[in-house]
Amino acid sequence: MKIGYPCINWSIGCTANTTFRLANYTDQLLLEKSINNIGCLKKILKYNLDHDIFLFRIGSDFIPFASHEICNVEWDLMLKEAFIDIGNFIKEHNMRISMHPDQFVLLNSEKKDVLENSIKELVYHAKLLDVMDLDETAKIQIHVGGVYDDKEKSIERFVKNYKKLPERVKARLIIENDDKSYSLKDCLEIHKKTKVPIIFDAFHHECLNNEEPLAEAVKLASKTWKKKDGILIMDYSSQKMGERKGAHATNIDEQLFKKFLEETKGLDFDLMLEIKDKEKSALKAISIAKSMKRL
DNA sequence: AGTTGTCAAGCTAGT
DNA sequence: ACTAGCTTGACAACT
Repeated sequence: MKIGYPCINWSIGCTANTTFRLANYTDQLLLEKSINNIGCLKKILKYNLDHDIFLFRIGSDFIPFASHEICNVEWDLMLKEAFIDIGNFIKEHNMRISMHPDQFVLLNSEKKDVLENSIKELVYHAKLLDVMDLDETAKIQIHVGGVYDDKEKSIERFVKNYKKLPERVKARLIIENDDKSYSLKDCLEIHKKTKVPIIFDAFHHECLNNEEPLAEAVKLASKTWKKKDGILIMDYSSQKMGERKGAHATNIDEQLFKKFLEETKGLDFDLMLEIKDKEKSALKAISIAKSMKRL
């Protein structure tokens, strides 16, 4: 099991998510920020290596405005050496990378331009992982999307649009059960029609489910992953006390996490901790997992 | 130097 | 028909 955290490391004093305003766009600025982000990512990965953290999510702003029509610069070619260097580091240490395009990426949108922009954004994500020469275990996770007052039709639209995606996107795309609209069961229905692997979000499953116990749900999701996809990735969080249902906790609840590890005993997966204090909780989780002989 | 409003993109629930 | 909230850091303009 690899344990990791998304996008930000608060300990090392740099971020791999620096960006700028669209109004200020220049190719020069894009390259400058990207180089900064690549440099910081390397620092984060080194930190991770030193702390037994082998899973990390790269933020979507890594190459700012990469999928926007204003961007004509060939960042993948111009920064190729740096990408290869990062990729080598990742491969050399057997790390795993994921990405998570945000709420605007909707493969089941009823609007043509939303779909087009979504595909462009997915192509950018795939290109980034490709240029680092990572294998197909490096994944891009999205939600199914909106319901648009008709879930069955919206699922059909997802399936239809999924089938038209470029192969290099399909090779990495995975879908996530969400906390409001599309449950694990819905995702499994989509999987049947597309073969897209399902990233299982344990916290979302608590918010929205069809009575499947945790271990059973994990097994169902695991079966959607082929050998070339690697083992199941799971997102983990817990409820932030006093906030709306679905709000992510600020730090990991050690008791709940122990319970989680017990309930998933014998199951194989990589674990992404979607918890606000990031690497701090990852370190705690790793220490707990070691004490329970899971690492 | 510190504070505050704003940022490419959408959907949903509530008024 | 319209707006706030999601979730949330980081930029950029303004004290």
